[in-house]
Amino acid sequence: MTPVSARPTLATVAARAGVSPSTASLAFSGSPRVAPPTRERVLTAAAELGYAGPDPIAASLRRGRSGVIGAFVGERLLYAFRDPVAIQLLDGITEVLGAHDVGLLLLAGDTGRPSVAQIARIPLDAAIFATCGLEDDPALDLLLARGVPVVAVEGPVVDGVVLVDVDDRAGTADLARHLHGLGHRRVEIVAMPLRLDGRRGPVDAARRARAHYRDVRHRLEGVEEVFGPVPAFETASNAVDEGVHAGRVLLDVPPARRPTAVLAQSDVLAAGVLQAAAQLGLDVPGDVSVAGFDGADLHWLGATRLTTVVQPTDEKGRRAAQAAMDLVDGTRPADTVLPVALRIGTTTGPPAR
Amino acid sequence: MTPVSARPTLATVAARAGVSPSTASLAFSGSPRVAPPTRERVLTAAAELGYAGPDPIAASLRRGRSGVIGAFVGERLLYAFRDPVAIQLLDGITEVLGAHDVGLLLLAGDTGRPSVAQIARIPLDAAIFATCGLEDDPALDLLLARGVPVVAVEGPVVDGVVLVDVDDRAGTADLARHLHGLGHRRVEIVAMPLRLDGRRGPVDAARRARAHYRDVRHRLEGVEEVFGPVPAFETASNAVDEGVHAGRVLLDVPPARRPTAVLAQSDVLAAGVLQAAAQLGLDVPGDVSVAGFDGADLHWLGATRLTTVVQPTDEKGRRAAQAAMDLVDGTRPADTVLPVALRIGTTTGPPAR
DNA sequence: AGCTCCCATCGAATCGATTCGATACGCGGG
DNA sequence: CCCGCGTATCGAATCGATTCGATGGGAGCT
Repeated sequence: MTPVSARPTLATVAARAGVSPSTASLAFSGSPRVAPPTRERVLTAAAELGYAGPDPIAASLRRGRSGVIGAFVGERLLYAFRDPVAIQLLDGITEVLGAHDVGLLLLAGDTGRPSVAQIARIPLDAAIFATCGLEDDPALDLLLARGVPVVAVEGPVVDGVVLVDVDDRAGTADLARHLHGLGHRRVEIVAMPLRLDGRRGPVDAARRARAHYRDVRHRLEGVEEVFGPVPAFETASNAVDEGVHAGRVLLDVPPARRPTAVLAQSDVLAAGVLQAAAQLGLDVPGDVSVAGFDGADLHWLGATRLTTVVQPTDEKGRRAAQAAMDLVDGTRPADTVLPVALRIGTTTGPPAR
Repeated sequence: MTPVSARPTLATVAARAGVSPSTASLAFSGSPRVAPPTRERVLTAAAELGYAGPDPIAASLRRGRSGVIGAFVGERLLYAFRDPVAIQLLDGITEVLGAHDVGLLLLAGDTGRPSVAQIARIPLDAAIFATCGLEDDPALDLLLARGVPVVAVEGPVVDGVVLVDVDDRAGTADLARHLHGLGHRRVEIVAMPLRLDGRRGPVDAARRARAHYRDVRHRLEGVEEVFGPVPAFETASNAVDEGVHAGRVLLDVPPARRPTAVLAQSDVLAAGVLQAAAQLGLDVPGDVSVAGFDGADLHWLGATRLTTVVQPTDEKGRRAAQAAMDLVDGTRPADTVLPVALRIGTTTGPPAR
């Protein structure tokens, strides 16, 4: 009669243990309101029936939360995770979420399929925009319409979204001052993508006006705070080979037109520029100084210590996750701006001549 | 009277549109059984009320599935994602899941906190063991007890778990034959961790008997198929610096005792061995041949073309995801073994003398 | 011995949507 | 003119657990 395949429910277990479903529920949740012998009886009955605990879906419905928090990363995973900063950020996020037994769901901006359909179908308690700050993202609209709390790391800046930010502008300005102090006057920037349309090349005013990403904008502004207008070369993605490409474009020119310092907007791009310099037989920092941003752990740089602006990436992740947890709990944390610190390495020095 | 904050439900919308909740549900699911004008009326009412669509949690309960599939990666994210193969695998997985509007939840074997508590709380339709094949993982037991379908990539091999495998052994044997054919007789192996206990050093029989990972075992066996017993040096994690360390241990010895070829069990480790060789002033493949496994995209290798065994990592991910989807749909796909291909690069050649 | 208080357990409502079988209505054919 | 059939909509059961307020019984105190 009773089909073997039918998975037992809490009610089944309760019946076998001779208690009401409510008591069985209390027993499983470890409430002190249930007497130890009773709990024992329930647990035994469960074991006998092969019941592994309350169904998470049903519990989610009743509790009103699913225990899942979504993290949006731009592009597809394959590219997003080439970026060590993205990984470290996610690591910081999981650290906090894991401590709350909350899971992290990855939402990749898979160009092919908008993740909007996923959001409509997947139960999310909150969402973190980890590496993609688009104010006009349709996914963002949907989340807000649904009343799903949203945390944004470095943007988008929208009403009702908690912002976890880093002082990109001040950090880059510090770095720029360092280079200015060394005597550099002809510097150029290797910029991360202003939008994800695969474009690369010099950044003009029109392009800049259509920039998507706050951090990129702020890192441009920080340099200009010190040097005034500075030529910037945009890369198609934040990857080493893009840095190499940009580096060759900027450095493979007659020495008179060559910048004495290149500020890359990320350590990954800086690593590429270093490679380009090496390929062109240029000495760093003798012929050209190179600086990055992030303070990432680039094991493949070897002994070279890159001059960079260190941002607390893992702390950023932890803050974002904590903010998300707070929002789920109904409190609204304040926006945060984390400080950064200039770290001078061996890749910057006084300009030649 | 009506609190503004109360989010409208399907019933509210239905009432406003003058239809029953069932019809409203049909309208949202896009069923052809509802007349277009009616659907229109429902959608309008929803828009007016700020209703963004059916609650995913409630829908999950009724449907019996949550639209979330969990992927287990060993260690914590920060280390797991240093491995380009893991990332590519995950990318393949998301490609398929995304096409089905299913989300990928990351479960990291955060040593501190077992993910068991997460599994108990998070609604999962299926789970994929992506990079950690432990037969005795308590998480695995819990999933099976819950009746959650499980797919294992390269293990664990357990009843009721669908296996997506790669022919590690045959691939490594091919590679070994290549080296044997070149004349190598004194080869050594740089092995990936046999278990995740941070140990590194020579592998002895006792250690080997306690090996956790099938792929590691198979890659050892493939070499032995050709060369017989071969010394192996175990690394603490699959990372470049571990490869460097192992490389120095194996290569920084008197030439007479130095292996003429080093087989690393992954491209990442091989990259480390190449670095070690360079540091020691050894020519590759003049003084020592180096080979890897994976066919990974290691941008930081530069022009060096590593001899390796190419495995279809993205296809492995897609297969695993497809298997998971099939299981969710109630069909049980067969186990798979994917083929690999030897790719000869510039890092192997005949031994000196 | 009687009264009170407290602790363990229970009942019942609720979370919000989905889905199947039933119903009502309108139209065409005999 | 009536019957039958098809289509659009509706009712009600169901998914499985949680939780709050209520109840009953036993222990402690006077």
